[in-house]
Amino acid sequence: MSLKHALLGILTHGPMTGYELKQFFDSSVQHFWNAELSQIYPTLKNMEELGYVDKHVEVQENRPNRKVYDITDAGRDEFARWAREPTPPAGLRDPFLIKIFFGSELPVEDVLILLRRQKEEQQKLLVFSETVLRARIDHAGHEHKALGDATTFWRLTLDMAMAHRRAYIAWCDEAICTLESIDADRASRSVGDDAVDAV
Amino acid sequence: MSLKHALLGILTHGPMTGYELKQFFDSSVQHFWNAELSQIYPTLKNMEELGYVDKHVEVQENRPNRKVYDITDAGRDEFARWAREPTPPAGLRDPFLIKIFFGSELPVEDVLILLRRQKEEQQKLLVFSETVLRARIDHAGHEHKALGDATTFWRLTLDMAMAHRRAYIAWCDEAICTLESIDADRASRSVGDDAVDAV
DNA sequence: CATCTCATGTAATCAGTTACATGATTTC
DNA sequence: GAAATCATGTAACTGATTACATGAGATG
Repeated sequence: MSLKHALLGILTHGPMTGYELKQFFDSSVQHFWNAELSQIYPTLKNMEELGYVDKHVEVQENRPNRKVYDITDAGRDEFARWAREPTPPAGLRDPFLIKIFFGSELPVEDVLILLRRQKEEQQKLLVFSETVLRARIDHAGHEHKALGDATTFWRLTLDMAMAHRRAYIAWCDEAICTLESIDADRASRSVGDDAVDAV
Repeated sequence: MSLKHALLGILTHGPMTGYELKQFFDSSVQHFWNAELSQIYPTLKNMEELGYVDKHVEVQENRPNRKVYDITDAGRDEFARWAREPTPPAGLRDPFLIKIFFGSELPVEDVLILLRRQKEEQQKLLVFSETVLRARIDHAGHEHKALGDATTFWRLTLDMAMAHRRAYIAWCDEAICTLESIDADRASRSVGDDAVDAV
């Protein structure tokens, strides 16, 4: 489970509650990972049982007590062990490619619609990365000078996310081109009807 | 569940058993999807209940009977509906990027090791795609001329997989460069000791 | 004699999403 | 008055992996 290790990684920056961890997720690793509170809470409980974190409760009125988690030495060890461990490349697992794979079952025009829409969505994500996410990292770098050297790595992960989106967009363009020329071929052939029986 | 629709897609080429579907997976969409038999069998059962496939049993001796599945009109409709439906871009969900994100918690040299290994793995996958998978598609195109137009789409998905691997490798190179220069900075600074307190 | 292919599955577990439940405080 | 923020969780379900179970026949 990578979530456990991602949480340990965040907790090396300082103690946090589950709620705050979720906020950190949403504002920093959003472009390549995500976790819901309903997954974070039980995971923290499990990590406590494993001795990776300590919990101390801040009593509050009118709302649930804050449970602040702090990483232990065992947690630090486990994080370091995991981080150094080789990582098999992640698979693509992209449902969109399944659709394209079976593209011959659909009218070419429908596949083109899929590709054009996908390209747009990817472009939106790219723009978001290039503006909002990039700004967020720059901002964090200025705010907390202590993190100055961490932001180098944050920037690297953002670069990968952007490279992926750019590659996807370029591929969509190529695919659209390929299919448009096939479509044009068909159209011209049916205009020339069965007069020309081209190769 | 995309598996259901992937299976429907394959079954448009003709009736098959669960075992054969698994083989098709392993030899064709392997680079962006995967499924175990233990997931395929229950899924086929479910698809039969939904009326997307028909089953007919070929009795065999000395081994389990073959259960051959054939797509129904309802199955074809469902596949077409799903295929035309918009597809939100798949997330990256890459555990390797979590490690890089927390790179400041490790010695730079260790992060470099991670990156170099990841690059190698990605290169292996790229070479495999460029040779074995590409050849497999070419071969299928020559064998069954009827599939000739399907292979265009198979090639497109392979192009995306290769584009992804290439982008990953290029990013690894950049990241290695960035970190090596940081490392060099540190080394030269500690050689010059506290004599120079560079910016 | 070992391993691979054919051919089916079940059970347990892990990882992740969605829905449900509570409820005060602050902001628009 | 509605919605967002703070703060916790549980339960149900979906999707996917790993382990277990069976067993003949072919290939090396």
